[in-house]
Amino acid sequence: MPELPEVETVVRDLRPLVVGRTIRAVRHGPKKLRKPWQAKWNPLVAGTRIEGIRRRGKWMVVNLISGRAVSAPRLILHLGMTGQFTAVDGAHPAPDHLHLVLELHQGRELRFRDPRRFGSVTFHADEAEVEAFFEQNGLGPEPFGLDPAYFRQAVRGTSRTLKAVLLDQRVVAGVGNIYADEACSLAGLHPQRRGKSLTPADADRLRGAIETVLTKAIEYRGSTIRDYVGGSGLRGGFQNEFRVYGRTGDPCRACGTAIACVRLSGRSSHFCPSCQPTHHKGTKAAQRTTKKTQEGIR
DNA sequence: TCGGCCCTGGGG
DNA sequence: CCCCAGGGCCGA
Repeated sequence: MPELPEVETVVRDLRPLVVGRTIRAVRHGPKKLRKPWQAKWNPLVAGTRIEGIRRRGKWMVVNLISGRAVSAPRLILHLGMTGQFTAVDGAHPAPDHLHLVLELHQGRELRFRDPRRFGSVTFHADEAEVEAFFEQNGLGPEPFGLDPAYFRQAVRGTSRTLKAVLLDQRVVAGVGNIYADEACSLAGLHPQRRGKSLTPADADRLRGAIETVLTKAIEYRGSTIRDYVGGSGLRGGFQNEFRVYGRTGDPCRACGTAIACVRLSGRSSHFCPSCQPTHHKGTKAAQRTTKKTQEGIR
């Protein structure tokens, strides 16, 4: 569920609410998350102060500082499909599927809940371990300010579909199913196009589209399809701005053609059949191919 | 490089 | 009842 804009929104919401606060106690639920929280971490986290919180791809990192031990441990979180990380008044009744509670000041709590349990919260001794974690993960660069040459090579150097490339966190970190479709739509490229079929200009346009759609989605505080809420419990608003995602059968906002949906990389992939043709028509070679195909059909 | 799987809940 | 869902990982 939560992709880069949603995770960024959570981080921005939580920052003023929790940075500088001391974690008085830690409680955890009985159910195992994808990477299980370990009880031995409780005493390592209790008593520390939250020094900062940041996003990396779809991951969050919480910087802790432990006064007398002079250590700077970290929490790495992932929201999976249905994860929520919120700062609330502890007087609020505990919801279902609550997995970790960090007790702060004056009854305030940082809560991690996740019905489907695809998410995780893990403890790491220091910043070096965080870097090693992302390194081992093969996590790719952030999508903002991407090197154009890098992106052209990453896309045009593969026979995979654009959908598969955009979902690959090693290529670009943070894009998921919604924003992959939206970026392809904005760039006028069919998600089933093979990376190697793109011209350098196509790749540049796609790179720009990724930045544009993610930036706009952050401004709207992310997209709420179902479970997602920001760090203060508010829903997102970008779902009302979707060009193609979840709009199967609805008219394309640009040309009126019905939005279509196919399965790519195991995910529903939405596109406008008219604005996002399967193969390019720009080059002479492509025009010849198109003509031949049409003659063949006749 | 793909499909299956990990989970729970909601909708048709 | 079935199918679907914003993610990632693992093995054929």
